[in-house]
Amino acid sequence: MDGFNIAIARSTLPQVAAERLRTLIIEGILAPGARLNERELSEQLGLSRTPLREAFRLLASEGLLLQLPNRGVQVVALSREDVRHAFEVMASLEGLAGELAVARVTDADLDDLSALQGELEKAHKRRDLPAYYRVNRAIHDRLNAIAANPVLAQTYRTLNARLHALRFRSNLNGAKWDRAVAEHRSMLTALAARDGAGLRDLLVRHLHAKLQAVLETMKGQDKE
Amino acid sequence: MDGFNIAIARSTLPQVAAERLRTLIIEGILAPGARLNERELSEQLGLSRTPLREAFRLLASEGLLLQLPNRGVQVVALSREDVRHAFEVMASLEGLAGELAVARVTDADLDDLSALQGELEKAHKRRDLPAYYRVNRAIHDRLNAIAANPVLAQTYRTLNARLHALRFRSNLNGAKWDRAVAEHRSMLTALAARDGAGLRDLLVRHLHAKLQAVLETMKGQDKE
DNA sequence: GTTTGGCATGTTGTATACAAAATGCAAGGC
DNA sequence: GCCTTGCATTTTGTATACAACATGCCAAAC
Repeated sequence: MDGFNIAIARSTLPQVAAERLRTLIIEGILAPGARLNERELSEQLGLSRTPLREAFRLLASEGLLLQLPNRGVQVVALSREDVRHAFEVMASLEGLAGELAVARVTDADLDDLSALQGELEKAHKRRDLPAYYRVNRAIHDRLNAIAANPVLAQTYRTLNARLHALRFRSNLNGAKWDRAVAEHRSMLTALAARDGAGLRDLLVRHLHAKLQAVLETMKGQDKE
Repeated sequence: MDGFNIAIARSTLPQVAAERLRTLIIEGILAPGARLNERELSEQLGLSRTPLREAFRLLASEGLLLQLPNRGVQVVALSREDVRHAFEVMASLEGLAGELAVARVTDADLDDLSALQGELEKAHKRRDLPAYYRVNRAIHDRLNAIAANPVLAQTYRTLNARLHALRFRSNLNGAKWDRAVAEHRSMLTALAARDGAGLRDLLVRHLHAKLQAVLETMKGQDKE
C-alpha cells in the first residue's frame, strides 16, 4: 500500500448537480442569459430544490451563473470585454506556470510531454478534433503539475471554466490549427531549454490566438 | 440621474451569514482547523441551517472553509507551503495589475494616489496601524481600479481573503514598516513614470516582503 | 388612452421534518 | 487488556412546508 490511495471518493447531490449543470451550460443547452427556474430544473434533474440551490452557489462562485436575490439565477453571458479581461488574467497565470515549470521540470517530464506532443500531432494529422482537445488538455494539465502550485492550478481552472463553453463553440480551422500545433512544439522546445522567458512569451501568444478565435465567434457582442 | 446608481442593494441570509463568518475566521474566533457544527452555529447566528449551509458553500469557494462530505466543514488551516503558493500567484496578479495600470493611468489618478500616499505617510508617522492598513487597502484598490480588469480584481480579492486572517495577525514592526512605506513611494514614482516593468518588480518585491512577514508568524508549521 | 391599485399566481428564500451517515460508548469475545 | 460488534445519539444531507417577494392581469379612476 505504498502511497496507494484507496479512499472512496465521496460526493453530494449539490456537487453532482453542479457537474451536470456545468455540462449543460458548456453545451449551450442552458443558453447564456437564460434564467433558470428552480422548480422545473429540480424536477428535470430528479432532486429537491435544496441541493439544487447549493449547486447554484457552486456554479455562481465559478462565474458560470449569476445569482440575483429574489429574482433567481441566470446563466452568465460573457461580453467580448469580459472575455478579454479573463484572457488577460489567464495569460498572466499561464506565463507564471511556464516559468515555474522551467524551474522544476525533470527529464521524465520532458519525455512524457514529448509523447503527448506526438499524440497531439497525430490527432492533428488525422483531423481528429476531439482527440486533439483531449491531448491539448493533458499537456496543459501536465505543465501545471510540473509548476506544482495548486493555488495556481485551481485559479486557472476556475477562470478557464467560464470560457469553456465559448471555446467549445469556436472551432479551429486549418491554418489556425496548424499554427497551434507548431506553437505547442515550440513550447516544448523552450521548456526543454529551460528558457523561462521564452516559454512565457509562447504561452501568452498561444493564449492570445485562442482569444482571437473566441472573439471571432462572438462578433457583434461588443458593449462599445 | 447621470450614471447615478440608485438601485437598492439586495442581500440574502447566506450572504449576510458568510460575511459574519468571514469576520469570525479573520479574527481567529473560528480557529484554523476547527470543525463547524451547523446546529450550534445556526442557533448562535439566529437563523436556520439552510442559509447557513449556503453560506458555507460561499466560503468554501473562497478557500476559507473546507467541505468534507458527511463530515461537515472545517476552517482552512494554511500551511507555509499553501501561503507560498498563494503569494506566488498573487505576485503575478499584482504585477499584471501594475502593468495594466501603467497603460491606463491618468493625471487625475496620480493626484489621487499622491494624496493617498501622503495619508499613508502620516499614518506611519503617527504609528497609527489601523489607519495605515485602511489607506494601504485604498491604494491597492485604486491601483486595481486603474487596471480596469474586473476579473483580475475579483481573482485577487478571492486569493487575498484566504490570507487576510494571517496578515491580520502579522503586525509590521519598525524597520519593516519603514521599508513598506518607502516601497509605496517608489511604486507611485514608477507609475508616474509609466514604467511598467519597474512597477511590476516593485509590486512583486513588496508582496514578497509581506510573504516573509506572514511566514515569520507561522514558524514551525512547515510540512517538510 | 394611460395610470394606478388590487388580487391571484408563480417563484424564491427560509424553516422544519425526515433520512442517511458518522461518532461514541458499552458489552462481549478472545 | 485489546479488539470487535451492536446500539444509541449526534450530525449532515435532502425533501417538504411555509413565508416573502415578484410578476402579470384586470378593473377602476383620471
